[in-house]
Amino acid sequence: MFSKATEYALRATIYIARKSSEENKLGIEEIAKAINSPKSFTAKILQKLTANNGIISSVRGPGGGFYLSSKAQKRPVRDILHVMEEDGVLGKCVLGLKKCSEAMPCPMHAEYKGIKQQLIQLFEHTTIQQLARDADKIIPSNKQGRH
Amino acid sequence: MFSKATEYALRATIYIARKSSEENKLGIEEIAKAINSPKSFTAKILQKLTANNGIISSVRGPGGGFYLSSKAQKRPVRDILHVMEEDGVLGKCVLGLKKCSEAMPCPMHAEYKGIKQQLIQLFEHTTIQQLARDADKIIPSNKQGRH
DNA sequence: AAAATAAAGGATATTTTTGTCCTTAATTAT
DNA sequence: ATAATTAAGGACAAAAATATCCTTTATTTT
Ligand code: FES
Ligand code: FES
Repeated sequence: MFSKATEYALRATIYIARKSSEENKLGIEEIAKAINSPKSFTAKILQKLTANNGIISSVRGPGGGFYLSSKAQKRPVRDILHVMEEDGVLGKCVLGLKKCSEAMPCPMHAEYKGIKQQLIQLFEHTTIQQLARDADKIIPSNKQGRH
Repeated sequence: MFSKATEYALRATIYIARKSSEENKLGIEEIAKAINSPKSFTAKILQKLTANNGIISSVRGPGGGFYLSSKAQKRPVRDILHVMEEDGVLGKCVLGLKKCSEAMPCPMHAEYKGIKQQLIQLFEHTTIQQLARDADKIIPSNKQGRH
């Protein structure tokens, strides 16, 4: 569904949301290890998510690292897709027509549009925080994570 | 959602299903033009779909071309994905975990699995023929198509 | 001030996907 | 038989996605 870059972005952001706070930042080493992604490539992705007051916050130097502000935690998951320039896939035609519309629908449109709507709703209504909490429910975390 | 190759495969197969028969085959030129895809690349894809008694039938030489047997018409759309080796995307974890399962679910799993099931059902239960007919309903075809 | 730490950023490499072109093989028409 | 037509297949090219490495910048600790 999504590119590897976007998958890493989602996993990393959720991990950071779970394990970090402004007082307890995470290093790229730990993050990449935890989400099972290539370190340097993940660093690039976090740069994207960090750029111009983005979703993730970062601080350089000793004690620095990545964290999510409580404001950022409340943002919808779709914002991550947007930064990764892949939110388009949610609205795209399954058959790859230039435009998915009622005016010029492909033969799968009628059956697919409901699913598409659910996908959009899911990513729009789910916040990063909700996913972080769900993840914690699945694998309870002790909210440590110093590196 | 799918690669360009798979999108072309879907569009081409549906087009062939609509416009061809064993007595009225279609050339690659017409197909590529009709579905708005690069000709040579589409030819490769049709080769894949044609290989070892696949979904599409083909005949070389004058009067030759591509067509779909009535048996092939009844196959589920998912078979196209399978040949293109992309049926995996339907079962994949949205966050890219190695395995999507109840045993080791990602934080989106609970919300996503319903959508996933619908997607699988859609591609499993929809036949090529059904899509071809739907397409004909949208843009009525006079079932010509000699090239 | 100097050293250490950690992210930011640039350059480059590798792999995959997408795309083109040309030759070969099969089939039909002349 | 020869020529014409059309898909099959191989080789290659271009672009995009994925990945690594090294240098620079900001920040903190000594
Ligand atoms: S037009 Fe194809 S999904 Fe809407
Ligand atoms: S485990 Fe991620 S969608 Fe099922």
